[in-house]
Amino acid sequence: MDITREQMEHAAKVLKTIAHPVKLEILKILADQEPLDVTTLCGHVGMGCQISMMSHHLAKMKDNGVLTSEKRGKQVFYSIANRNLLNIFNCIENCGDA
Amino acid sequence: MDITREQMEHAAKVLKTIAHPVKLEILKILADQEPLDVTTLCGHVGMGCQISMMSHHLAKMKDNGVLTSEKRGKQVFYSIANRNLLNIFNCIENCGDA
DNA sequence: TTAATAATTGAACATTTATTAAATTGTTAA
DNA sequence: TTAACAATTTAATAAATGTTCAATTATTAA
Repeated sequence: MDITREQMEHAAKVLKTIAHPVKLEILKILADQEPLDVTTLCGHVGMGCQISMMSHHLAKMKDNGVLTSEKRGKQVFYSIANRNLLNIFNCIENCGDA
Repeated sequence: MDITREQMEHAAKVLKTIAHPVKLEILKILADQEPLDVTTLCGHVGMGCQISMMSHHLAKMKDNGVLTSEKRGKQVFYSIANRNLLNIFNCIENCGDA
């Protein structure tokens, strides 16, 4: 029940990292189909996704420990670092009109 | 299981609103003791809380539907609008090293 | 080696955010 | 009414964010 200051800072960092519609969509897509390369991921996201933008989003999520990546050939495949994070979606659904 | 684009936008907005160490701390404090006035809340938050800053944080959280407020005399008491949002703390604890 | 593909990087820019201080509003008590 | 207190508002500034484009790196195929 008790959460330390460090946990608070860390939680804020993680939440900040994913608090963006496209980033949440990336998480949702990877939740179903993992790992996925950048171009495919971009195709799964709503219209108008630019590879460069996707790469920036992915880089930030990786830097902040939300995603991991693995290079195979010329592609880079991204996965969710800790799938416990996906509980956030249950929370979001339950919070509905919060 | 399926989440619409609107839910995604809304979730991002809520997460963005609370993705800040002080704002998370406000939520945690209100979770235990609710409602609370601005000055008292400020005193419960780690050293160096300024009333003005607290008021800014509270206003934003209220604007985005996370908190509600009620005026009594010269004080304004804040509460959590939808306590389901507190599930986020379970999520945070479980995500631990995410 | 050269060309093509996949992805990252960096620069530029606009937008949003956090913080602080000073001024202001509203309420109660003297 | 005036003084004191609680809280909000405004303005100023610094810092972080999101987006796009152009340039670059790395890998594979011709």
